[in-house]
Amino acid sequence: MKNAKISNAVIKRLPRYRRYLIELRKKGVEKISSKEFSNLIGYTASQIRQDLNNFGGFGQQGYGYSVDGLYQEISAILGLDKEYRMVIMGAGNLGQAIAKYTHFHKQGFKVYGVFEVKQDLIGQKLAGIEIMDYEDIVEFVEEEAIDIGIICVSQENAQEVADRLCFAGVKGIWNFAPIDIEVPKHVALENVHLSDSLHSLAYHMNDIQKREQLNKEKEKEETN
Amino acid sequence: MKNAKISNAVIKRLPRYRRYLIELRKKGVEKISSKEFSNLIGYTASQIRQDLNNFGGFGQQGYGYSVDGLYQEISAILGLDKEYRMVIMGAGNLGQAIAKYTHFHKQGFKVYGVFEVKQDLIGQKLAGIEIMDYEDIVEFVEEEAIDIGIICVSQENAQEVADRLCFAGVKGIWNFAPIDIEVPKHVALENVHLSDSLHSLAYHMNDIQKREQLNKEKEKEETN
DNA sequence: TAGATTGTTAATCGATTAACAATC
DNA sequence: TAGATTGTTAATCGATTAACAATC
Repeated sequence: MKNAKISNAVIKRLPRYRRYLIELRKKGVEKISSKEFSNLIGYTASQIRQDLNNFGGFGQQGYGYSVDGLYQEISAILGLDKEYRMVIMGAGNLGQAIAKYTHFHKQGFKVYGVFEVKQDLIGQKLAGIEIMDYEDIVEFVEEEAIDIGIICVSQENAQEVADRLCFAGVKGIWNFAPIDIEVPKHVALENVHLSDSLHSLAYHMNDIQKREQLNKEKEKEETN
Repeated sequence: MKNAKISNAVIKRLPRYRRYLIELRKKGVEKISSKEFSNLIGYTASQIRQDLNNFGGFGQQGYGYSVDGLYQEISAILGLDKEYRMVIMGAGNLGQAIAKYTHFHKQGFKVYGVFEVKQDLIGQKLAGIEIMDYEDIVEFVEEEAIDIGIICVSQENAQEVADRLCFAGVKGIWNFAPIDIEVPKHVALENVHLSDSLHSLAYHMNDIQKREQLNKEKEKEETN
Protein backbone atom coordinates (compact mmCIF):
# COMPACT_ATOMS: atom_id res chain seq x y z
CA MET A 1 0.00 0.00 0.00
CA LYS A 2 2.83 2.38 0.87
CA ASN A 3 4.16 3.18 -2.60
CA ALA A 4 1.61 1.62 -4.89
CA LYS A 5 0.66 3.77 -7.85
CA ILE A 6 -2.66 5.47 -7.15
CA SER A 7 -5.10 5.69 -10.04
CA ASN A 8 -5.68 9.11 -11.51
CA ALA A 9 -9.42 8.84 -10.86
CA VAL A 10 -8.66 8.84 -7.14
CA ILE A 11 -6.22 11.78 -7.35
CA LYS A 12 -8.77 13.87 -9.22
CA ARG A 13 -11.24 13.38 -6.37
CA LEU A 14 -8.85 14.48 -3.61
CA PRO A 15 -9.05 18.24 -4.23
CA ARG A 16 -12.85 17.93 -4.15
CA TYR A 17 -12.80 16.10 -0.80
CA ARG A 18 -10.55 18.82 0.46
CA ARG A 19 -12.88 21.62 -0.65
CA TYR A 20 -15.79 20.07 1.22
CA LEU A 21 -13.65 19.57 4.30
CA ILE A 22 -12.74 23.27 4.26
CA GLU A 23 -16.44 24.15 4.20
CA LEU A 24 -17.20 21.72 7.03
CA ARG A 25 -14.40 23.18 9.09
CA LYS A 26 -15.75 26.70 8.49
CA LYS A 27 -19.10 25.51 9.82
CA GLY A 28 -17.40 24.13 12.91
CA VAL A 29 -18.18 20.48 12.12
CA GLU A 30 -15.62 18.34 13.94
CA LYS A 31 -16.34 14.80 12.78
CA ILE A 32 -18.01 13.18 9.81
CA SER A 33 -18.85 9.59 8.88
CA SER A 34 -18.34 8.29 5.35
CA LYS A 35 -22.14 8.07 5.07
CA GLU A 36 -22.69 11.71 6.03
CA PHE A 37 -19.86 12.74 3.71
CA SER A 38 -21.46 10.71 0.95
CA ASN A 39 -24.75 12.61 1.29
CA LEU A 40 -22.86 15.87 1.06
CA ILE A 41 -20.38 15.24 -1.73
CA GLY A 42 -22.30 12.75 -3.85
CA TYR A 43 -19.78 9.89 -3.96
CA THR A 44 -20.80 6.59 -2.32
CA ALA A 45 -19.67 6.00 1.26
CA SER A 46 -17.89 2.93 -0.04
CA GLN A 47 -15.92 4.94 -2.56
CA ILE A 48 -14.93 7.52 0.04
CA ARG A 49 -13.57 4.84 2.39
CA GLN A 50 -11.92 3.02 -0.52
CA ASP A 51 -10.26 6.24 -1.74
CA LEU A 52 -8.95 7.27 1.67
CA ASN A 53 -7.62 3.81 2.47
CA ASN A 54 -5.26 4.07 -0.48
CA PHE A 55 -3.26 6.40 1.73
CA GLY A 56 -3.88 5.09 5.21
CA GLY A 57 -6.51 4.50 7.85
CA PHE A 58 -7.53 8.01 8.73
CA GLY A 59 -10.80 7.09 10.39
CA GLN A 60 -11.81 5.51 13.63
CA GLN A 61 -14.27 2.62 13.79
CA GLY A 62 -17.56 3.51 15.41
CA TYR A 63 -16.77 7.22 15.21
CA GLY A 64 -15.94 8.40 11.70
CA TYR A 65 -13.31 10.83 10.48
CA SER A 66 -12.01 13.97 12.15
CA VAL A 67 -12.78 16.83 9.73
CA ASP A 68 -9.64 18.76 10.56
CA GLY A 69 -7.50 15.63 10.65
CA LEU A 70 -8.70 14.49 7.26
CA TYR A 71 -8.22 17.98 5.85
CA GLN A 72 -4.61 17.96 7.06
CA GLU A 73 -3.97 14.48 5.68
CA ILE A 74 -5.38 15.23 2.22
CA SER A 75 -3.51 18.53 2.08
CA ALA A 76 -0.28 16.68 2.84
CA ILE A 77 -1.01 13.97 0.27
CA LEU A 78 -1.51 16.63 -2.40
CA GLY A 79 1.63 18.41 -1.24
CA LEU A 80 -0.24 21.56 -0.27
CA ASP A 81 1.78 21.94 2.91
CA LYS A 82 4.62 23.25 0.75
CA GLU A 83 5.13 26.40 -1.30
CA TYR A 84 5.54 26.33 -5.06
CA ARG A 85 7.49 28.83 -7.12
CA MET A 86 6.01 29.50 -10.53
CA VAL A 87 6.64 31.42 -13.74
CA ILE A 88 4.09 32.38 -16.37
CA MET A 89 5.10 31.96 -19.99
CA GLY A 90 3.33 34.51 -22.17
CA ALA A 91 1.92 37.89 -21.10
CA GLY A 92 -1.21 37.70 -23.27
CA ASN A 93 -4.73 37.87 -21.83
CA LEU A 94 -4.57 34.52 -20.10
CA GLY A 95 -1.07 35.04 -18.72
CA GLN A 96 -2.09 38.43 -17.39
CA ALA A 97 -5.26 37.06 -15.80
CA ILE A 98 -3.38 34.31 -14.00
CA ALA A 99 -0.73 36.76 -12.83
CA LYS A 100 -3.45 38.92 -11.31
CA TYR A 101 -5.50 36.06 -9.87
CA THR A 102 -4.67 36.05 -6.17
CA HIS A 103 -6.47 32.79 -5.41
CA PHE A 104 -3.45 30.59 -6.18
CA HIS A 105 -1.04 32.88 -4.38
CA LYS A 106 -3.05 32.47 -1.18
CA GLN A 107 -2.76 28.70 -1.51
CA GLY A 108 1.02 28.77 -1.70
CA PHE A 109 1.43 28.84 -5.48
CA LYS A 110 3.45 32.01 -6.07
CA VAL A 111 4.34 33.67 -9.35
CA TYR A 112 7.87 35.07 -9.52
CA GLY A 113 8.01 36.19 -13.13
CA VAL A 114 6.19 36.52 -16.42
CA PHE A 115 8.14 35.83 -19.62
CA GLU A 116 7.48 37.28 -23.06
CA VAL A 117 9.09 37.62 -26.48
CA LYS A 118 7.35 40.88 -27.37
CA GLN A 119 9.90 43.59 -26.62
CA ASP A 120 7.31 46.29 -25.86
CA LEU A 121 5.92 44.29 -22.92
CA ILE A 122 9.29 43.39 -21.39
CA GLY A 123 10.14 45.56 -18.40
CA GLN A 124 6.52 46.37 -17.58
CA LYS A 125 4.91 45.09 -14.40
CA LEU A 126 1.81 42.95 -13.91
CA ALA A 127 0.28 42.95 -10.45
CA GLY A 128 3.75 43.70 -9.10
CA ILE A 129 5.42 40.94 -11.12
CA GLU A 130 8.02 41.90 -13.69
CA ILE A 131 7.65 40.88 -17.33
CA MET A 132 11.01 39.55 -18.47
CA ASP A 133 12.65 38.49 -21.71
CA TYR A 134 11.93 34.93 -22.82
CA GLU A 135 15.63 34.61 -23.61
CA ASP A 136 16.42 34.75 -19.89
CA ILE A 137 14.06 31.98 -18.79
CA VAL A 138 16.59 29.16 -18.31
CA GLU A 139 18.84 31.26 -16.10
CA PHE A 140 15.85 32.50 -14.09
CA VAL A 141 14.46 29.02 -13.42
CA GLU A 142 17.87 27.85 -12.21
CA GLU A 143 18.65 30.86 -10.04
CA GLU A 144 15.19 31.23 -8.55
CA ALA A 145 14.57 27.50 -8.12
CA ILE A 146 11.29 27.63 -10.03
CA ASP A 147 9.09 24.55 -9.63
CA ILE A 148 6.26 25.13 -12.08
CA GLY A 149 6.00 26.71 -15.53
CA ILE A 150 2.57 27.90 -16.66
CA ILE A 151 2.21 27.86 -20.44
CA CYS A 152 0.02 30.67 -21.73
CA VAL A 153 1.56 31.06 -25.19
CA SER A 154 -0.03 30.18 -28.53
CA GLN A 155 -0.50 26.63 -29.74
CA GLU A 156 2.37 27.11 -32.20
CA ASN A 157 4.93 28.02 -29.54
CA ALA A 158 3.75 25.82 -26.68
CA GLN A 159 5.99 22.80 -27.35
CA GLU A 160 9.15 24.89 -27.75
CA VAL A 161 8.39 26.77 -24.54
CA ALA A 162 7.72 23.48 -22.73
CA ASP A 163 11.03 22.06 -23.99
CA ARG A 164 12.89 25.09 -22.73
CA LEU A 165 11.19 24.92 -19.31
CA CYS A 166 11.98 21.21 -18.94
CA PHE A 167 15.58 21.82 -19.96
CA ALA A 168 15.78 24.58 -17.36
CA GLY A 169 14.62 22.13 -14.73
CA VAL A 170 11.01 22.79 -13.75
CA LYS A 171 9.28 19.90 -11.99
CA GLY A 172 5.83 20.56 -13.36
CA ILE A 173 4.09 22.19 -16.29
CA TRP A 174 0.59 23.63 -16.23
CA ASN A 175 -0.44 23.90 -19.85
CA PHE A 176 -3.20 26.23 -21.07
CA ALA A 177 -2.29 26.03 -24.78
CA PRO A 178 -4.88 24.08 -26.79
CA ILE A 179 -2.43 21.36 -27.85
CA ASP A 180 -1.01 18.15 -26.39
CA ILE A 181 2.55 18.92 -25.43
CA GLU A 182 5.15 16.28 -24.62
CA VAL A 183 7.40 16.38 -21.57
CA PRO A 184 10.06 14.00 -20.20
CA LYS A 185 8.67 11.50 -17.73
CA HIS A 186 10.34 13.13 -14.74
CA VAL A 187 8.26 16.27 -15.32
CA ALA A 188 4.59 16.38 -14.24
CA LEU A 189 2.12 17.76 -16.74
CA GLU A 190 -1.40 19.02 -16.20
CA ASN A 191 -3.47 20.30 -19.09
CA VAL A 192 -6.28 22.84 -18.96
CA HIS A 193 -7.84 22.53 -22.38
CA LEU A 194 -10.47 25.28 -22.23
CA SER A 195 -11.67 24.75 -25.80
CA ASP A 196 -12.15 21.05 -25.18
CA SER A 197 -14.17 21.88 -22.10
CA LEU A 198 -16.36 24.28 -24.07
CA HIS A 199 -16.86 21.70 -26.82
CA SER A 200 -17.90 19.15 -24.27
CA LEU A 201 -20.41 21.68 -22.89
CA ALA A 202 -21.79 22.22 -26.40
CA TYR A 203 -22.26 18.46 -26.82
CA HIS A 204 -24.20 18.14 -23.58
CA MET A 205 -26.40 21.15 -24.40
CA ASN A 206 -27.32 19.63 -27.74
CA ASP A 207 -27.78 16.18 -26.23
CA ILE A 208 -30.24 17.52 -23.66
CA GLN A 209 -32.20 19.32 -26.36
CA LYS A 210 -32.27 16.27 -28.63
CA ARG A 211 -33.60 14.13 -25.79
CA GLU A 212 -36.27 16.69 -24.91
CA GLN A 213 -37.34 16.70 -28.56
CA LEU A 214 -37.53 12.91 -28.62
CA ASN A 215 -39.60 12.82 -25.43
CA LYS A 216 -42.05 15.33 -26.87
CA GLU A 217 -42.43 13.26 -30.04
CA LYS A 218 -42.95 10.12 -28.01
CA GLU A 219 -45.64 11.81 -25.92
CA LYS A 220 -47.37 12.96 -29.09
CA GLU A 221 -47.35 9.41 -30.48
CA GLU A 222 -48.78 8.05 -27.26
CA THR A 223 -51.61 10.61 -27.34
CA ASN A 224 -52.53 9.57 -30.91
CA MET B 1 -27.38 2.94 -31.19
CA LYS B 2 -29.22 6.01 -32.39
CA ASN B 3 -30.14 7.65 -29.09
CA ALA B 4 -28.25 5.59 -26.55
CA LYS B 5 -26.57 7.63 -23.84
CA ILE B 6 -22.89 7.98 -24.67
CA SER B 7 -20.46 7.71 -21.77
CA ASN B 8 -18.72 10.87 -20.71
CA ALA B 9 -15.31 9.27 -21.23
CA VAL B 10 -16.10 9.07 -24.95
CA ILE B 11 -17.38 12.66 -25.15
CA LYS B 12 -14.22 13.97 -23.48
CA ARG B 13 -12.13 12.32 -26.21
CA LEU B 14 -14.06 13.83 -29.13
CA PRO B 15 -12.55 17.35 -28.96
CA ARG B 16 -9.11 15.74 -28.93
CA TYR B 17 -9.85 13.66 -32.03
CA ARG B 18 -11.06 16.82 -33.68
CA ARG B 19 -7.89 18.75 -32.85
CA TYR B 20 -5.72 16.10 -34.45
CA LEU B 21 -7.96 15.98 -37.51
CA ILE B 22 -7.55 19.75 -37.93
CA GLU B 23 -3.77 19.31 -37.89
CA LEU B 24 -3.95 16.45 -40.40
CA ARG B 25 -6.12 18.53 -42.69
CA LYS B 26 -3.64 21.40 -42.49
CA LYS B 27 -0.92 19.00 -43.60
CA GLY B 28 -3.06 17.91 -46.55
CA VAL B 29 -3.57 14.34 -45.30
CA GLU B 30 -6.75 13.00 -46.88
CA LYS B 31 -7.25 9.60 -45.29
CA ILE B 32 -6.19 7.87 -42.11
CA SER B 33 -6.61 4.36 -40.71
CA SER B 34 -7.46 3.73 -37.08
CA LYS B 35 -3.96 2.26 -36.69
CA GLU B 36 -2.20 5.34 -38.07
CA PHE B 37 -4.46 7.56 -35.96
CA SER B 38 -3.59 5.45 -32.93
CA ASN B 39 0.14 6.05 -33.43
CA LEU B 40 -0.52 9.76 -33.65
CA ILE B 41 -3.02 10.36 -30.85
CA GLY B 42 -2.02 7.63 -28.41
CA TYR B 43 -5.36 5.86 -27.99
CA THR B 44 -5.57 2.24 -29.20
CA ALA B 45 -6.92 1.65 -32.70
CA SER B 46 -9.61 -0.45 -31.10
CA GLN B 47 -10.72 2.40 -28.89
CA ILE B 48 -10.82 4.84 -31.79
CA ARG B 49 -13.07 2.52 -33.83
CA GLN B 50 -15.18 1.75 -30.76
CA ASP B 51 -15.60 5.45 -29.97
CA LEU B 52 -16.55 6.45 -33.50
CA ASN B 53 -19.00 3.58 -33.90
CA ASN B 54 -21.06 5.00 -31.05
CA PHE B 55 -22.20 7.59 -33.56
CA GLY B 56 -22.16 5.73 -36.85
CA GLY B 57 -19.96 3.96 -39.37
CA PHE B 58 -17.80 6.78 -40.61
CA GLY B 59 -15.07 4.61 -42.10
CA GLN B 60 -14.74 2.37 -45.11
CA GLN B 61 -13.41 -1.18 -44.86
CA GLY B 62 -10.03 -1.68 -46.47
CA TYR B 63 -9.52 2.08 -46.76
CA GLY B 64 -9.82 3.89 -43.45
CA TYR B 65 -11.42 7.22 -42.58
CA SER B 66 -11.61 10.38 -44.65
CA VAL B 67 -9.84 13.07 -42.58
CA ASP B 68 -12.16 15.83 -43.70
CA GLY B 69 -15.24 13.64 -43.47
CA LEU B 70 -14.43 12.58 -39.93
CA TYR B 71 -13.66 16.17 -38.96
CA GLN B 72 -17.08 17.24 -40.23
CA GLU B 73 -18.84 14.38 -38.45
CA ILE B 74 -17.19 15.02 -35.08
CA SER B 75 -17.80 18.76 -35.39
CA ALA B 76 -21.48 18.04 -36.00
CA ILE B 77 -21.67 15.57 -33.09
CA LEU B 78 -20.23 18.21 -30.76
CA GLY B 79 -22.59 20.82 -32.19
CA LEU B 80 -19.77 22.99 -33.49
CA ASP B 81 -21.60 23.64 -36.74
CA LYS B 82 -23.77 26.09 -34.81
CA GLU B 83 -23.11 29.45 -33.15
CA TYR B 84 -23.45 29.97 -29.42
CA ARG B 85 -24.40 33.20 -27.72
CA MET B 86 -22.69 33.73 -24.37
CA VAL B 87 -22.56 36.12 -21.42
CA ILE B 88 -19.78 36.46 -18.87
CA MET B 89 -20.81 36.85 -15.25
CA GLY B 90 -18.21 38.88 -13.37
CA ALA B 91 -15.76 41.42 -14.79
CA GLY B 92 -12.84 40.42 -12.56
CA ASN B 93 -9.53 39.21 -13.92
CA LEU B 94 -10.84 35.95 -15.24
CA GLY B 95 -13.98 37.45 -16.76
CA GLN B 96 -11.88 40.11 -18.47
CA ALA B 97 -9.41 37.57 -19.82
CA ILE B 98 -12.16 35.43 -21.32
CA ALA B 99 -13.85 38.48 -22.82
CA LYS B 100 -10.57 39.38 -24.52
CA TYR B 101 -9.65 35.85 -25.57
CA THR B 102 -10.53 35.67 -29.28
CA HIS B 103 -9.96 31.94 -29.61
CA PHE B 104 -13.52 31.00 -28.64
CA HIS B 105 -15.04 33.74 -30.76
CA LYS B 106 -13.39 32.30 -33.85
CA GLN B 107 -14.94 28.92 -33.08
CA GLY B 108 -18.46 30.30 -32.96
CA PHE B 109 -18.72 30.95 -29.22
CA LYS B 110 -19.54 34.66 -29.05
CA VAL B 111 -19.71 36.91 -26.01
CA TYR B 112 -22.55 39.44 -26.08
CA GLY B 113 -22.23 40.96 -22.66
CA VAL B 114 -20.34 41.04 -19.37
CA PHE B 115 -22.35 41.45 -16.15
CA GLU B 116 -21.16 42.98 -12.89
CA VAL B 117 -22.48 44.25 -9.58
CA LYS B 118 -19.70 46.81 -9.05
CA GLN B 119 -21.18 50.11 -10.16
CA ASP B 120 -17.85 51.65 -11.18
CA LEU B 121 -17.29 48.96 -13.84
CA ILE B 122 -20.80 49.09 -15.31
CA GLY B 123 -20.90 51.06 -18.55
CA GLN B 124 -17.26 50.45 -19.40
CA LYS B 125 -16.24 48.35 -22.39
CA LEU B 126 -14.09 45.23 -22.53
CA ALA B 127 -12.72 44.30 -25.95
CA GLY B 128 -15.75 46.03 -27.45
CA ILE B 129 -18.20 44.26 -25.14
CA GLU B 130 -20.27 46.34 -22.76
CA ILE B 131 -20.19 45.72 -19.02
CA MET B 132 -23.79 45.75 -17.79
CA ASP B 133 -25.62 45.72 -14.49
CA TYR B 134 -26.15 42.29 -12.95
CA GLU B 135 -29.73 43.36 -12.21
CA ASP B 136 -30.49 43.30 -15.95
CA ILE B 137 -29.24 39.78 -16.64
CA VAL B 138 -32.60 37.97 -16.85
CA GLU B 139 -34.03 40.43 -19.35
CA PHE B 140 -30.85 40.32 -21.43
CA VAL B 141 -30.74 36.52 -21.63
CA GLU B 142 -34.36 36.45 -22.78
CA GLU B 143 -34.10 39.26 -25.32
CA GLU B 144 -30.75 38.27 -26.77
CA ALA B 145 -31.47 34.52 -26.72
CA ILE B 146 -28.31 33.74 -24.77
CA ASP B 147 -27.31 30.07 -24.76
CA ILE B 148 -24.40 29.94 -22.32
CA GLY B 149 -23.54 31.72 -19.08
CA ILE B 150 -19.88 31.80 -18.02
CA ILE B 151 -19.48 32.08 -14.26
CA CYS B 152 -16.43 34.12 -13.28
CA VAL B 153 -17.68 35.41 -9.92
CA SER B 154 -16.44 34.45 -6.47
CA GLN B 155 -17.17 31.14 -4.83
CA GLU B 156 -19.64 32.88 -2.51
CA ASN B 157 -21.81 34.26 -5.30
CA ALA B 158 -21.51 31.45 -7.85
CA GLN B 159 -24.63 29.50 -6.89
CA GLU B 160 -26.87 32.57 -6.79
CA VAL B 161 -25.58 33.70 -10.21
CA ALA B 162 -26.13 30.17 -11.58
CA ASP B 163 -29.69 30.13 -10.25
CA ARG B 164 -30.42 33.45 -11.90
CA LEU B 165 -28.95 32.28 -15.23
CA CYS B 166 -30.97 29.06 -15.16
CA PHE B 167 -34.13 30.98 -14.31
CA ALA B 168 -33.42 33.32 -17.21
CA GLY B 169 -33.22 30.31 -19.53
CA VAL B 170 -29.63 29.59 -20.50
CA LYS B 171 -29.03 26.07 -21.86
CA GLY B 172 -25.53 25.69 -20.50
CA ILE B 173 -23.28 26.96 -17.75
CA TRP B 174 -19.50 27.09 -17.91
CA ASN B 175 -18.37 27.41 -14.31
CA PHE B 176 -14.96 28.79 -13.32
CA ALA B 177 -15.80 29.35 -9.64
CA PRO B 178 -14.00 26.90 -7.34
CA ILE B 179 -17.20 25.33 -6.04
CA ASP B 180 -19.66 22.64 -7.14
CA ILE B 181 -22.77 24.47 -8.24
CA GLU B 182 -26.15 22.81 -8.80
CA VAL B 183 -28.28 23.29 -11.89
CA PRO B 184 -31.62 21.83 -13.00
CA LYS B 185 -31.22 18.74 -15.14
CA HIS B 186 -32.28 20.49 -18.35
CA VAL B 187 -29.24 22.77 -18.10
CA ALA B 188 -25.79 21.48 -19.10
CA LEU B 189 -22.93 22.21 -16.73
CA GLU B 190 -19.21 22.11 -17.35
CA ASN B 191 -16.77 22.94 -14.58
CA VAL B 192 -13.26 24.34 -14.96
CA HIS B 193 -11.82 23.91 -11.49
CA LEU B 194 -8.42 25.56 -11.91
CA SER B 195 -7.39 25.07 -8.27
CA ASP B 196 -8.24 21.38 -8.43
CA SER B 197 -6.13 21.09 -11.56
CA LEU B 198 -3.21 22.82 -9.84
CA HIS B 199 -3.55 20.57 -6.78
CA SER B 200 -3.51 17.52 -8.99
CA LEU B 201 -0.31 18.85 -10.61
CA ALA B 202 1.24 19.31 -7.18
CA TYR B 203 0.41 15.71 -6.29
CA HIS B 204 2.05 14.35 -9.42
CA MET B 205 5.17 16.49 -8.94
CA ASN B 206 5.59 15.16 -5.41
CA ASP B 207 4.81 11.61 -6.49
CA ILE B 208 7.53 11.70 -9.17
CA GLN B 209 10.05 13.03 -6.66
CA LYS B 210 9.13 10.43 -4.05
CA ARG B 211 9.58 7.64 -6.58
CA GLU B 212 12.94 8.99 -7.71
CA GLN B 213 14.04 9.09 -4.08
CA LEU B 214 12.91 5.50 -3.55
CA ASN B 215 14.75 4.32 -6.65
CA LYS B 216 17.94 5.98 -5.50
CA GLU B 217 17.70 4.32 -2.11
CA LYS B 218 17.04 0.95 -3.71
CA GLU B 219 20.11 1.35 -5.95
CA LYS B 220 22.21 2.20 -2.94
CA GLU B 221 21.02 -0.91 -1.12
CA GLU B 222 21.82 -3.06 -4.14
CA THR B 223 25.35 -1.65 -4.33
CA ASN B 224 25.97 -2.52 -0.68
C1' DT C 1 -21.14 -4.42 26.55
C1' DA C 2 -23.93 -2.77 22.48
C1' DG C 3 -23.96 0.22 18.60
C1' DA C 4 -21.71 2.44 15.11
C1' DT C 5 -18.62 2.81 11.58
C1' DT C 6 -14.36 1.79 9.72
C1' DG C 7 -11.00 -1.01 6.82
C1' DT C 8 -10.89 -4.57 3.59
C1' DT C 9 -12.30 -8.47 0.84
C1' DA C 10 -15.55 -10.03 -2.62
C1' DA C 11 -18.99 -9.04 -6.28
C1' DT C 12 -20.49 -6.15 -9.84
C1' DC C 13 -20.31 -2.98 -13.30
C1' DG C 14 -18.46 -0.39 -17.06
C1' DA C 15 -14.80 0.77 -20.04
C1' DT C 16 -10.92 -0.76 -22.72
C1' DT C 17 -8.65 -4.06 -25.56
C1' DA C 18 -8.43 -8.14 -28.51
C1' DA C 19 -10.21 -10.92 -32.05
C1' DC C 20 -12.39 -11.76 -36.19
C1' DA C 21 -16.03 -11.91 -39.60
C1' DA C 22 -17.86 -8.55 -42.94
C1' DT C 23 -16.78 -5.86 -46.81
C1' DC C 24 -14.62 -2.29 -49.52
C1' DT D 1 -9.57 -11.66 -56.47
C1' DA D 2 -6.33 -10.57 -52.58
C1' DG D 3 -5.19 -7.30 -49.11
C1' DA D 4 -6.50 -4.05 -45.99
C1' DT D 5 -9.20 -2.22 -42.60
C1' DT D 6 -13.54 -1.47 -40.72
C1' DG D 7 -17.57 -2.60 -37.55
C1' DT D 8 -18.83 -5.48 -33.92
C1' DT D 9 -18.74 -9.27 -30.71
C1' DA D 10 -16.15 -11.42 -27.00
C1' DA D 11 -12.51 -11.23 -23.40
C1' DT D 12 -10.03 -8.62 -20.18
C1' DC D 13 -9.05 -5.21 -17.15
C1' DG D 14 -9.84 -1.71 -13.76
C1' DA D 15 -12.82 0.95 -11.03
C1' DT D 16 -16.95 1.19 -8.28
C1' DT D 17 -20.16 -0.77 -5.12
C1' DA D 18 -21.67 -4.14 -1.72
C1' DA D 19 -20.88 -6.91 2.18
C1' DC D 20 -19.05 -7.92 6.47
C1' DA D 21 -15.60 -8.93 9.95
C1' DA D 22 -12.68 -6.02 12.89
C1' DT D 23 -12.68 -2.67 16.37
C1' DC D 24 -13.41 1.72 18.55
